[in-house]
Amino acid sequence: MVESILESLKTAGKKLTKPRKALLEILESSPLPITAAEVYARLRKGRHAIDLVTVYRNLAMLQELGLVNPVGLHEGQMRYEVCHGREHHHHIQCRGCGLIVDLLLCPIKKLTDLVERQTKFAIEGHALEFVGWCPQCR
Amino acid sequence: MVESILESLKTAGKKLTKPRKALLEILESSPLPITAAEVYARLRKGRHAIDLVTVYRNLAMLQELGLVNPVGLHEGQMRYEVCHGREHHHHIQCRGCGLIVDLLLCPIKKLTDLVERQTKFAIEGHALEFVGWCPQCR
DNA sequence: TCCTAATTGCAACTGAGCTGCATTTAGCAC
DNA sequence: GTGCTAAATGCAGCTCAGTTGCAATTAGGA
Ligand SMILES: [Mn+2]
Ligand SMILES: [Mn+2]
Ligand SMILES: [Zn+2]
Ligand SMILES: [Zn+2]
Repeated sequence: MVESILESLKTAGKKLTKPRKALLEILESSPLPITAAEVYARLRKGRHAIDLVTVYRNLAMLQELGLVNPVGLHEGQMRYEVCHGREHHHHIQCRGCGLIVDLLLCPIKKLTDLVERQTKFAIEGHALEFVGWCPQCR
Repeated sequence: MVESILESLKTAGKKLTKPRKALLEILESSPLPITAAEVYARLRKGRHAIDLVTVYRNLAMLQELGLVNPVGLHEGQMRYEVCHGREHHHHIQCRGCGLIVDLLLCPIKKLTDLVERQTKFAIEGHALEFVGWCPQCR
């Protein structure tokens, strides 16, 4: 369990309950963004069964604290990945098999200033996802 | 009613029914992406009431034919905008008031080759949206 | 150990979007 | 124009992700 996450939780007055701890461990051990249902399923298998609604509530809370990153791949459910120790990055998903791959790049950072000047918005974030066909499915 | 849309429909063996025509007119007159529910609401007001399920089915079909573009702003429902006569572009939405603005740019085109080389995927498309705070809300 | 705010689980709910099916309609052939 | 048929529609009921209300439980500081 990463120290910085524990600290953020404490600062925000959040308790480290057993369900929450189990959920965080699942999230941290997942290299790719996973859905609430997947978190739930893994917890059941691992004898740490917690309610699905608790999964949802915790994911929402962690997102609020900026500890997990929501990834909306427009293909079913929302997915989440922990932020800590991972560079800001984006994803590509295969239309055939659903395979998700991390893209270790972000072409948007440099663009933010331009968009802010153009729109007068204060930009808070962006979402960028690619879809395509993986080597097996193409 | 744009000619090229009618042509595409005909080619695909689709009929130009009254509900479909009314829906297309709403879509074409909307400068920004709108939701199925919004399309439905405007149709009701305009004395062209059609069923909401017909709206969904038509939007799905038009998307399949590549005539409308789905825009997932992760803030509620899916939105749609007609493609014809509009350059490929992206959007920014305000977290405060929900205002959506067209961004007449796409920084991704140049990147596609790089991502394809990196991942061996055949890239079919991408989604890019910004969130932030508009001048009124910031 | 005690206390209280935070958290949980359960059950019931919401809301977007989809499916099955009987009825209607566009558009083509005659 | 009439008749025909595949496409499309409306209705009702469904699915599935995610949320809400609430009583019972628990973490963790005093
Ligand atoms: Mn990732
Ligand atoms: Mn647009
Ligand atoms: Zn980025
Ligand atoms: Zn683009």
